[in-house]
Amino acid sequence: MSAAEPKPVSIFDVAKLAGVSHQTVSRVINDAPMVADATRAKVKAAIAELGYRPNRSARALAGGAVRSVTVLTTDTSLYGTAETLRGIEDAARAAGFTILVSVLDPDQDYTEADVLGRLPHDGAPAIVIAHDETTTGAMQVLQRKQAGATVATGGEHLDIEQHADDWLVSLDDRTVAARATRYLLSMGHATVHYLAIPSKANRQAGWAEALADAGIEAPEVVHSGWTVGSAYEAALELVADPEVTAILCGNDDLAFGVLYAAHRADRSVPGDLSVIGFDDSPLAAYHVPPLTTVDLDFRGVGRGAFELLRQKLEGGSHPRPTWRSPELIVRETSGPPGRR
Amino acid sequence: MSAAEPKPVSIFDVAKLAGVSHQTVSRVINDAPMVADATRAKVKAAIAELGYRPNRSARALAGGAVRSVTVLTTDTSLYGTAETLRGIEDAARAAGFTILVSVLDPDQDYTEADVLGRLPHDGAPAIVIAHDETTTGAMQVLQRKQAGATVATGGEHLDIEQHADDWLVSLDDRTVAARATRYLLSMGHATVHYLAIPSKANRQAGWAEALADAGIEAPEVVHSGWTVGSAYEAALELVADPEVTAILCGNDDLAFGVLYAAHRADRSVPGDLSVIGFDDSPLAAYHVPPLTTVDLDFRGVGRGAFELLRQKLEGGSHPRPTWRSPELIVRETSGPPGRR
DNA sequence: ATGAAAGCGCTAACAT
DNA sequence: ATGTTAGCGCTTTCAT
Repeated sequence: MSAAEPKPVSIFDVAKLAGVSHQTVSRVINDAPMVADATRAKVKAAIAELGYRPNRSARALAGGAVRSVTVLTTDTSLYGTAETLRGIEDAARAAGFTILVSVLDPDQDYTEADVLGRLPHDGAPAIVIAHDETTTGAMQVLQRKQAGATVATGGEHLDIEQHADDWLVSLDDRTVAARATRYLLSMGHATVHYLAIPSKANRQAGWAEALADAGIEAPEVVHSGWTVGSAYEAALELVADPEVTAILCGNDDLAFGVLYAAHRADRSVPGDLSVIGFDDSPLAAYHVPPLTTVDLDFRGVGRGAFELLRQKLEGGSHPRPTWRSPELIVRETSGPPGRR
Repeated sequence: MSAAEPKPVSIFDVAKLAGVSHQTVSRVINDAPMVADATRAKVKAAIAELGYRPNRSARALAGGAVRSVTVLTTDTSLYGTAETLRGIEDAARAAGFTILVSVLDPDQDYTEADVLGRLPHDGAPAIVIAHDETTTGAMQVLQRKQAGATVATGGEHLDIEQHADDWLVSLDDRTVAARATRYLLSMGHATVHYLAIPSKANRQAGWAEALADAGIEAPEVVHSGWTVGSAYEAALELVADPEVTAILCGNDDLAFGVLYAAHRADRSVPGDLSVIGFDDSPLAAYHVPPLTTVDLDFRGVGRGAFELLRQKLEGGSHPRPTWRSPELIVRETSGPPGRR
């Protein structure tokens, strides 16, 4: 079917050509000190001539620095997950790390062994993007079994302990959810409804908290799936009710579904209905009308997670990673009620 | 900082506990024949008791079946790429394969060695999601160096040879682009403009072809970046021109940008302006108004790419993978011109 | 059906 | 500054 692939060149081939021992070659490719400049040059020339590239498996097996990170997640196509992954990738690429992605099935139960089996070997560095129960479970397993090589982002469904700083990178979406709710209340809305994505309990908690603070009984939460379509379906009843004047949505996609439902129900936005999302996804600013939403720096979180992991692995203090705090961005889908 | 991680259990530990040689353990974990049922059971019990999991690096090094695929791409957050990746993941997960993702920088030039260096070892199985020049280049390198272990999806900028079937999985977006253009022409539009994404030459070629067939001189192509924002900017001039009544866009995101630009310019859709996208992204059906677009089965292509690779690797004929052909989905952003 | 020996390509520890 | 010797954990031979 295809040309025979020649036997790959090994460290010994390079050594022979350069007239040194294989160990010296190893030193050169690992930038070890204690190599004479002339020797180094000879070896490098041989490497170039032969097109030698080290075998990662052999390296890992021999106990060399791994330079790879396994990312555990359930869905690489959700906006938040995809952006976080991007952030991890960016940072990992810059640091010369390889990324392994292991996708878990959200509908499946995983034993401890299943989770550990996703790593290339015991104790391999891992980042969990924890946005649901499955990934949160995986995070807990790894945290328990190999805390020194594990970092997570997100971390819902979790009573976060005081000292999770050294392994959990997350956004304070709870506080900003409360802020968004208060903003709507301050515009004069009698109450705010919440359309929930599966998981992301923090946002819901922030919303509930703000209502409680205002002495308002929280309306029943409406549950949606992750897709725009499911949000549309879920919102049909809500938008048909003229008493409903403000809806906080678990993310932008849901908000788009609500907006479409409102359009179909002939309710004007924001005149009849205010809608707020989460994510500030690329489309939000260019929607008609532009969506009021919350900027969530998932990419920064991804970068931060990688940097944190690297610090645990290599010790030493690289600059402490930073990222933007969540921020409410008021655009044109929110305003005072009853301007029909 | 964390509990000491105990030394991982190896095949020898299992062997000792089960009272057999390590080789027999190897046979059991590889489902080799020639193992007595009783022995097999003993070994399996020992594995369970010890929580043994094979070390992938050791396996790979010893020449065992690799069961991993490296995916090369430039941007995991673009819709088409993300969906293709998802398709690959789905199929790989079902087959028990591990996914390595290697992200290339679209702004960088890669030598042959750079590309090969992205693989864990020489000859490692790879899938290239080729949507731009960088990835197309990588595809060509791997195709040349290790055709037997390489498959690609997409493949723009490429004079596709006759017999690429056994390594290239792609969608015929060129034909459907022509079809979309003809559809607009048939509605009475004098011409159709094209807003191009970077790359995806096929779509542009289909558009040009349809215009040429109709004896219409193609208007100048307008170029956009990948983001909605860049499309908005790029479309400003186009939507300001009342002579422009139909715009075919390189993908849905660009179409959304154009729609927003049209809205700001007070041009009604589809009354004043028809807009068509590509992708049928999740939002398309729920946009206001719902977007006319082309269904592109990227996820199916991803699955197909993986299956094709597996066939090359393992021989034997698994069922030939299939996926949906591109299809024009007429919704509400397109119609006859001049209905203002 | 099972075991023993050899070696995959590399790095670590110990030479010199 | 460089070379030599052992493995890392596993899968191939090739025995038995």
